[in-house]
Amino acid sequence: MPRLSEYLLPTEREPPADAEALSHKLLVRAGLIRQVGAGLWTWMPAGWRAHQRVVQIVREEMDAIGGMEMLMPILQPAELWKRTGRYEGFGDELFKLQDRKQADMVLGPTSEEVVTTHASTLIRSYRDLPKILYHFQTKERDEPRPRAAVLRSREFVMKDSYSFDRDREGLDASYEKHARAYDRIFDRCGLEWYSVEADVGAMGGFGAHEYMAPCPAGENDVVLAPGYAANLEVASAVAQPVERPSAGAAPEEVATPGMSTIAQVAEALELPEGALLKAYPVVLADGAFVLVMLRGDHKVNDIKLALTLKSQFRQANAAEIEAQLGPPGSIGPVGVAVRIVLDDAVVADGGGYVTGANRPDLHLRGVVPGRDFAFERGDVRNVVAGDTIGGQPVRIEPAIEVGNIFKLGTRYSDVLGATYLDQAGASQTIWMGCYGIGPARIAAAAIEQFADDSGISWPRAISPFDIHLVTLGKEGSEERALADSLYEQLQAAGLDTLYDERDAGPGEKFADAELLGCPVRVTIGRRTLQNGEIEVQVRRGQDSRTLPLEGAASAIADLWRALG
RNA sequence: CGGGGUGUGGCGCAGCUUGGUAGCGCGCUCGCUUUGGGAGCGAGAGGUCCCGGGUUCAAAUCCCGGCACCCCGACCA
Repeated sequence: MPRLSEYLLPTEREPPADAEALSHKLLVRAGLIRQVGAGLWTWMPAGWRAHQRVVQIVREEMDAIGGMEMLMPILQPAELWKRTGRYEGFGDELFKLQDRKQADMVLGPTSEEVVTTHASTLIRSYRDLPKILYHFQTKERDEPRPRAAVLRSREFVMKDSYSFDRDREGLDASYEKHARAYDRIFDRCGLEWYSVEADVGAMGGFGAHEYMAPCPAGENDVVLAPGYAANLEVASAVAQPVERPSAGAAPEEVATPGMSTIAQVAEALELPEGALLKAYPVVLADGAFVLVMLRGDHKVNDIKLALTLKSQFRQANAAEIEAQLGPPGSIGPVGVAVRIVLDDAVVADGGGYVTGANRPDLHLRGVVPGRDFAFERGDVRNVVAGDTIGGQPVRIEPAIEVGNIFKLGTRYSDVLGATYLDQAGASQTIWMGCYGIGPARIAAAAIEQFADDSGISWPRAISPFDIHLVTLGKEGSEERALADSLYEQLQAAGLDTLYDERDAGPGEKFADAELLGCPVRVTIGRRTLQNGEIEVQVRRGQDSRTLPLEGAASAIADLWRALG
């Protein structure tokens, strides 16, 4: 629709000096976003068109499962958050402020409190259930570290929906509806994606999935194996065994002067790091001390450890370690009277391990779990590449979380009094689910996944424009007149067309077109016009072909539709 | 919150070590030429050198204190 000479598309030849992520560089270079402050971005006209195309797809699919779009406020009374415990529980990410009467307010990072409050007064009977309510609303989160432009910002638009059901079975059904709607949304947006099992986290809950778009800038690590996909936070796999020296009759001391890291000890003893056991001392919520032991080449997974311990915990400090085990520096499990959790990847047979000796500059060699110390089992480590699932090696790749679905249960309805009367006239608690999608992340993920050296290559469905029409003719020339005419015809054919009729050279126009990344570029210039033809380039792959000028608009429309 | 880095016209940067009238490329304006891959020539406009204080005859430059932004990590419905 717009003529580029009249439009605001501030493209840049060079990316911002401090940009790291590809989508960050290209969003700025292509004139789609501009920065206002840390984690604060303005969507420029063309960028907002792409964003809103994603929004419209989400809207259509939410409506298709019976969702009802509404709008709840960003500014929310702190009172609601105090009632759910999240005024403190949400942490520093929650923007807090006061109104002119000094009443505490928050800027909503999400809307469970508000929507559940409505449900508590508006839903009274089992006849009122189920319901799915949603909105697109700006979310405010004071992120500790915003990064990569719109991938993690402090203010962003989110589609959040909430389901209300009579019981657990109803929730399961609403959850399934969302899962199917999400499948369609991400397919329609043209993303590469998959859904993974997710941590139910601090919110509690009865199940959760995350929708992941794999790309290098992704902040999540996803563990993949045939038939398996899970967030690293919750993934489990079988570790590869490591070669270990055989154990003697009892652990023997080895001098390790000045060595405090796994790497130092492993190198000095000429053993793989996996032949060592590292200690991770923690203190539980009730004050109990637990020593977690795992292979030296593995890392503790705090989420899985909390599940194993069935308690929140924190790392023990030096004083606590000293009180339980003696001087820190060489912590080990032998001869100490503390609860020990041993990671599943540590096997009892097949040789001895090296552990700390609880004395400075000393380790123990030939330590055998069970024989030399008592333990409980637990799967408390991060999966690593090379582990196997069902005999197949796993792959770990970064991905952007573009959506999630979450079975809340009754956590919010309980505290906010969202109940209904069942058929027997008895009061029941409403079962809830919540479901999020970030349109900006979808747009950024699409850029990450499909960009090439020339710039962005939008999936057809979410491109700012369908067609990028370039005329190389000056005002008054034949090619300019034909381009003007084709511009009208393309719009009449229902194609959103950006018309570059600027007084600029061909190189600049082509470079901008490829940077912006609309799926089809149409060029009208003297060279092909001599044969009565125009040039058409499909952005993805940059294949060019010519089409007869006669009937060009409908041929272009056919081509565009065929891109799928 | 720990570590590292950067603030100089719209964008990218030099100048700072060794204080002395603020520069380069791109972009922008005007004129002429040019028009299938970021064009040429000529003439211009545009800067509280992040902020505050200090030292000095003199500070973009040295000193002190702030602020902002970025990257890595921690953190993260």
